[in-house]
Amino acid sequence: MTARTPSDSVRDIPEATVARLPVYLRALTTLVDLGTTTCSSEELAAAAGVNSAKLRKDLSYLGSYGTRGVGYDVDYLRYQIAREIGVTQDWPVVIVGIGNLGHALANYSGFRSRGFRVVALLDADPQRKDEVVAGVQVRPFDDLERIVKEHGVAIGVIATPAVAAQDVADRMVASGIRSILNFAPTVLSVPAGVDVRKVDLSIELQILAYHEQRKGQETAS
Amino acid sequence: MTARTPSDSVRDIPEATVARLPVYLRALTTLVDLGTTTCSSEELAAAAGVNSAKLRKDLSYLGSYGTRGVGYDVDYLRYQIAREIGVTQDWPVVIVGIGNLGHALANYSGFRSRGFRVVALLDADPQRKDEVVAGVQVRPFDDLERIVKEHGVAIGVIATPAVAAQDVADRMVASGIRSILNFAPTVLSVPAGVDVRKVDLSIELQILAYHEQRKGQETAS
DNA sequence: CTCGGTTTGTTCTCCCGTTCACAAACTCCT
DNA sequence: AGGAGTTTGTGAACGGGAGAACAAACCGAG
Repeated sequence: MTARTPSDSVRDIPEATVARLPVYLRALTTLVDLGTTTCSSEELAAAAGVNSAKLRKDLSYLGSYGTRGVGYDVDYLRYQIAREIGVTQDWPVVIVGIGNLGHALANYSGFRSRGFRVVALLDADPQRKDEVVAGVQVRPFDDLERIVKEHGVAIGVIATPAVAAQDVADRMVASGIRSILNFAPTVLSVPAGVDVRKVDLSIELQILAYHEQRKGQETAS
Repeated sequence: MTARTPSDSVRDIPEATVARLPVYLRALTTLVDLGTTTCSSEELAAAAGVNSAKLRKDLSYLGSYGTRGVGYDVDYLRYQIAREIGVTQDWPVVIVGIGNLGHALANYSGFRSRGFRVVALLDADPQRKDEVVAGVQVRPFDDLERIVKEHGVAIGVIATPAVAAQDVADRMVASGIRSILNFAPTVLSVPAGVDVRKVDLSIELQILAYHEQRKGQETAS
C-alpha cells in the first residue's frame, strides 16, 4: 500500500472499520429521516446489522462522540462520520463504458446524494456520442484526459467489457486518476499509489451457489 | 450461521477461501482460452492477483490437484474448482426489480456462462408486464411463488428500491428461496438458514473516497 | 448530595486468515 | 541410476479483527 511517513499522524482506522462506516452513515441517515434525535449503540447496531460492541469499537476510532448513559446524537454523529469518510466534500467522478451497467450507474441516485457528482460519461463507441444519460452527454473516450484535468477528477469508474478494462485503467492512471472502481471482471494492474476496488456481480452469486450446494448436501446426509 | 451436525463430514473450506475460488475459476478460464495447458501456482496467482502461498493453501483445501515440480493442469483444476463451487450444475435464478440495474443484471452474460439461468424477471409495476428483457418476459411480482415452485428456484436477486427490498425478501423466503443477493441499499433481516449477500455500489465509492481524502492530507503535510 | 440505573469506551482473550519457510515429490539431464 | 533444479503442500509464526466483559461516566430521582 501507500507508504506512511512518521509525521503522518492522521488517526489510523482499520480497514474493516472503514468498510463499515458507510453502513453506519446510511443507518444514521435513515434514523434522521425518521425524526430520531438520539440513539444507543444497541439501536444503531441493529439498524446497521452489526454487533453493538463492534459498532462502539469502530466509532471509538473516530473519537468520543457519544455520551455515557445517554447514547449518540444522531445528527452530530452522522456529520462526524461523513466528514471522516470525506463525503462532506464534492467528488467529481467519470464513468467509462455506457452499456447496461454504465446506464444503471449513471442513473443511480445513491451517488449524487453522497457527494459524488458524475461529471462525464465516456464510451469508445462513437455512435453513442449523441446520447444523453441522466442529464449528462456521452463523450468520446479520448476526452478523458481533458475532462480529468478540467474538473480535477480523482475517481474513475470502469463499466466496460473485460477486454477493454486494462486499457481504460492505464489511460485513467496516465490522466491523473488515483482511485478506480472496477466493475469489469478482470484483475487490473496499476502502479503503487493507485487504489482499485472491484465489484464482481457473478462472484457474489457463485459464493451463494457454493453455500446453497452445501445446504442441499446437509439435508441429504 | 447454519448449524453443523457432527455427521456433516463435508470438507470445511474457510469463508475467505470460498470468496476467492470464483476469482481462480475466472483466471483459469482465461488461461484455457489462451491455450495454456499447465501453469504454476506463481503464474496462476499473478493472473488472479493474489499471493502464491495463499493460492496454494486455498487449493489445498480442495485436495491435491497439482503435481510437484510441474504445476497444475489448467483444465483439470478448473473443473475441480467449478465442481466445488457448484457451477457445474444449473442454478435457476429470479430477478426482482427491473429498473436500470435489473436490466443490467438480466443482460449480464457472466451469469449464464457460469451456470446461472435467469428463469424470470419480476416487477411490481404492472406497466412493465409486456416488456421483454434479454429474451425473458417481465412478469408481475405476484407470480413469484408459482415460478419458484415450478422451476425449483433457490437463489433470488433483489434489484428494487430500498423501501421495497424487505417485503421482497420476505416473499422470497416464504416462497422457499434460501439464498438472496441484495443490491438494494438496506439491511435485510431474514430467518436463520437463509443466506444474504449484499452488493452496495455507493459504499465501494465511499471507501475509495476515504482513502483518496487521506492521500490528499498526506501530500499536504 | 447520594445512589441506582444506563450506556459508552476500552481492555483482554480468542479465532481466523495471511505469510514465511521448508520438506516432500516430481522432471529432466547426464 | 543419480543428482540438480522446480514446484507443490503444509507446519508454524504472526498480525488483525471479533466478541465478551467491565470500569468509567453520565442522568435522574429522592
